[in-house]
Amino acid sequence: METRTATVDADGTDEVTARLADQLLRLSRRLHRSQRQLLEPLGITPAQARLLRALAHYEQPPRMADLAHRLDVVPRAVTTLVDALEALELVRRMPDPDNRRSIRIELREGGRQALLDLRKARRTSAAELLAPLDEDQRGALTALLAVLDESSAPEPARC
Amino acid sequence: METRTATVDADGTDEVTARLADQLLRLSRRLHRSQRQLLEPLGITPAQARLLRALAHYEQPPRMADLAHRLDVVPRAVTTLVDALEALELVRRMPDPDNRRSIRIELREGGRQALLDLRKARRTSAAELLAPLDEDQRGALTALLAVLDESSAPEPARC
DNA sequence: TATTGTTATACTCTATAACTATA
DNA sequence: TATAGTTATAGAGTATAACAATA
Repeated sequence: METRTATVDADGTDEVTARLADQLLRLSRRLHRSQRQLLEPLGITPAQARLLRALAHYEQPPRMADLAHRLDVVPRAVTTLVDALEALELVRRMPDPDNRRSIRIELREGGRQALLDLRKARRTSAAELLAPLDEDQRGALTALLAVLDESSAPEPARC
Repeated sequence: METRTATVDADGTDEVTARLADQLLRLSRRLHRSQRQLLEPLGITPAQARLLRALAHYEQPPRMADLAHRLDVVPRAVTTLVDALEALELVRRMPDPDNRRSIRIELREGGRQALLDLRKARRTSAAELLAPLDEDQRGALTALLAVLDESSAPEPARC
C-alpha cells in the first residue's frame, strides 16, 4: 500500500494515468473496428461518418475550417473526407456568399438518410462495447469523459 | 441468448452510449497525437511503444502470436512492429527451441532503456490529458474502463 | 500580410489473402 | 490438416509543406 497524498509528482499515481492511457487506447481501437465493420455496408468510413454527424450539429452549413476545428484535425484531412462524401452525394460544397475564399458544406437529402442508418449502426457498436456497464455506470463514465472533453472543447457543440 | 433487462433497447439510453462512443474516440485521438509527439524524439511510434510495453509484461519472451493476441491485432501487424523495433536494436527475434515454427521476441538492453524513457513520455502525455480530473475521478474512470477492458481481455495480463 | 482551402506527398496503423515452413 | 509467421497488397487516417485565390 503506497501511502501517498501527492497527485502527479510521485510514480505511484502516475501509474494510474499511464494505465488510463492504455485503457482508452484499447477501447478506442475496439470501438473503431466495430464501427468500421458496421459502417461498411453503408459504404462510409468512420471518419466520414463522424464528419456527417458533425455536420448535423450546425444550423448553418459550416466552412471547411469550422469542420476541421470541430473534428480536431488539420484542414487537409477534411478535404479528403468531404471529397468522399460529395462523391456519394451525401454532402455538397457550396460557395460562401460572404467570403469567396470559403466553402460551405451542406448536408444533402441522401446525407440525412445516411445519418439515420448511421446512428443505428453507431448505437449498435457502442451498445456492444458498453454492454458490461449498467445505466448508472454509463452515466458516470459520460460525466467523467465530458470533463476531459470540455477541457479541450473548441466549441460548446449544441446538439 | 438474449436475456436483456431493458438497457439497450430504448432510444434514450442509446443516446448515452452513442455519445460515449464519440467521447472515447475524441479522447483517444488527442491521446494518440500527444503520444506521437512525445515519442518522436525517441524515434519510436505509439504502436511500437505499445508492443515494447507489452513485451515487458512477459516472464518468458513471447511468440509473435502471443503479442498479436495481447495487442489485439492480427499477427501481420506485429511483424511490421517487430521489424522496426529490431532495426532499432530494441528487441531481438529468437528461435523457439521447442517449436521451430515459432519465434520468441526478446527485449534487448536498449529496449529496456527505451522503456524507461517511454514511460516518462507516456506519463507526461497521460497526465496532460487527465489533468482536469482529480485523483478520485481518475480512480473512478480507471475502474469503469477496467470493466470494459475485462469484458474483452484476451489474457489476465500478469504485470 | 493573413486566411481559406487545395495539391502533392508521406507515413502509421491495420486488414485480408496467399504463401512457406513446420507440426 | 492445422499452426506460425511471412510476403504482398490495400486502404483509412492523418500530417507537413508549398501553393493559389482571396481578403
